[in-house]
Amino acid sequence: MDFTKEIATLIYAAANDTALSIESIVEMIEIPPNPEMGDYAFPCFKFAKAFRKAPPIIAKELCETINHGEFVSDIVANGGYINFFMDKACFAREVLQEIAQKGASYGKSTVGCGQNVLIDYSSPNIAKPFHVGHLRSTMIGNALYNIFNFIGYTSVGINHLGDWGTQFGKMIVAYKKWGDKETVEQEGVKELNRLYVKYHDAAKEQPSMDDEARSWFVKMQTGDDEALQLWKWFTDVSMIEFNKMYERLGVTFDSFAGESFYNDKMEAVVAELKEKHLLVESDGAMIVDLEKYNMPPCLILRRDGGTLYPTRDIAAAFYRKNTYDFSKCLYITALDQNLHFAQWFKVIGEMGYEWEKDLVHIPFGLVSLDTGKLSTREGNVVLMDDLLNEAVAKAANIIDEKNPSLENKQQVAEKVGIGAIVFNDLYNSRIKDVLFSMDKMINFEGETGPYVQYTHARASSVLGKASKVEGSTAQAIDYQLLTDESSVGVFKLLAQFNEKVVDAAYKYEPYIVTRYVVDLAQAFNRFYNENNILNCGDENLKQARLAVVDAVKTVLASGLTLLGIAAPDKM
RNA sequence: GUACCUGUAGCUCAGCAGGAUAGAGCAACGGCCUUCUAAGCCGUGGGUCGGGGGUUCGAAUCCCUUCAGGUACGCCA
Repeated sequence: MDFTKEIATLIYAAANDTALSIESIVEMIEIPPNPEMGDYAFPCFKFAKAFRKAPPIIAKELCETINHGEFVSDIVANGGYINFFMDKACFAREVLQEIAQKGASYGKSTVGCGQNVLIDYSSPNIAKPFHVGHLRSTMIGNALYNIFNFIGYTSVGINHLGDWGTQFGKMIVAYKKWGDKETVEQEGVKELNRLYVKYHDAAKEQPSMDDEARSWFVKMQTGDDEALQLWKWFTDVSMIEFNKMYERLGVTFDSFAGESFYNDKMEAVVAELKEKHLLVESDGAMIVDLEKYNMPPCLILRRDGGTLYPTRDIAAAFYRKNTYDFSKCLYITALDQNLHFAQWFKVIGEMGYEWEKDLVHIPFGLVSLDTGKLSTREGNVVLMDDLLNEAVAKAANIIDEKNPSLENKQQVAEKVGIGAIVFNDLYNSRIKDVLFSMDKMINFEGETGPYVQYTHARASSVLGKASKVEGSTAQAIDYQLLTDESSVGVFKLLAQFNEKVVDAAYKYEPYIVTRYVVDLAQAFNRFYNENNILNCGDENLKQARLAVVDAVKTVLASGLTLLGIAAPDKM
């Protein structure tokens, strides 16, 4: 039930104004800052000019002509606003019945039906460790993937792996000089990264190594067996570890087509650019001029003819458009790549493709450590494994202290510890810079992942105890018993779920779901503290309140799932 | 130099396709467990929304300007 639309329809019928539509009224409807003022409000200020009347007079006159309909108990003019009071029992019934009936599907919609949304996220570099710098792209992308699916789109998750380039030439040189098979197999990425760092130190003294590295990369490009075998092996070793991390984080992809995949697809892009007379020579390199957009030129080919980052992204965009016919293609990367995306998006436009408008860069703020910028090469990183392990260890300690008899302690600690980190990552607008803080990330109190999980576990616990005692007695619920302020507060939030998810998708902002889930948890905890459920002494009241608990549990679980966070029943 | 991002309570941030007294968490202080998980709940204090102009019946929200912090600007990705 969409109450906003219900009210808009009532207003529309009363207003009798051809300039208005139900949709435009829906957009004008607000929720008053204070529930005592009403449940929904319609501001009349905008009509002052057209009607040549003061807003309070318009509100008063219109107010008297609006039909109450099925769900509205009272309509009051207040200043320039018309305030609507819902019939609380009806409201409770509509919300609870819909959630009980739809379960985990509650809040879903079909607004994106038949449309593919591609999401390019995570995209780590092979042979480099997975560290906190990769967390944001991975989790924002994952959450958007879930959110778009939830409102009817078909999400396609793409991990555009950094699996090609001169750095592999360097890796081969380093491996042949200092590496051995056993250590790499045992230590994995850690050893590969050690070799890579060692290479850079050595190359400072001995620049001839760079020539060697370049020639190995040329061998890779020309299909040399030894070079390709080593490259493939480095990739496999890295992927084993990345996949473990993705499994731990609960993140999946539909495609791992990375840089190497587009190797043979760039030539066609260069040819098309030439054919369309967009390619211009400049200082020996080939560029697309973007002067008219007030942007620096986009580099397509190096002086030596080699391709560049934009060349590959353009080739990938064509491949994706042809393969998936996306209605949107999202790139989840840090804000510092803003110009890069703006430039090559324009190149697509210059080539005459209208789907330039469907390419969207979704930037997020920079992550830094208190010791400065993140840098794998300089060793200024916090590894994801270390971060997750620390969070899980803390969760395990708290469980030992608060709930020592809990079964499956370790599994629950894993869910709670990782949940805390993911939640923290999705708590603010993407664009905010982040100064990494271990203490903050593994905080379990206040507006945190564990807080919401805990609320969910509480709800589960009450439901479990209720069904143990008497099983499900499917009796009719008396919704008149659920008209107290804390219950209504819960229903209002439950009714907003779909709207919030759509807003999150529209703005590409998972935090809207994160904050929603916190608000719902807060409203429920208030309800829980004010109303005794199992021992309230009245069977009808108990059944009614259990229905609230059940609905909240369902929606909290849905919300957490959208964010990529587990919702344990006990903790 | 040019462009982009950010600036709201001591800290971290919501609120910004304009609307009713600017909200939350943390931190501080004070209450609440013989009853459903206290990872919780309730309460108190704390803000010239970076500064200055403008548009408007109305501006944290839109426009201009200015200051501060961050980032990017050709052969890495």
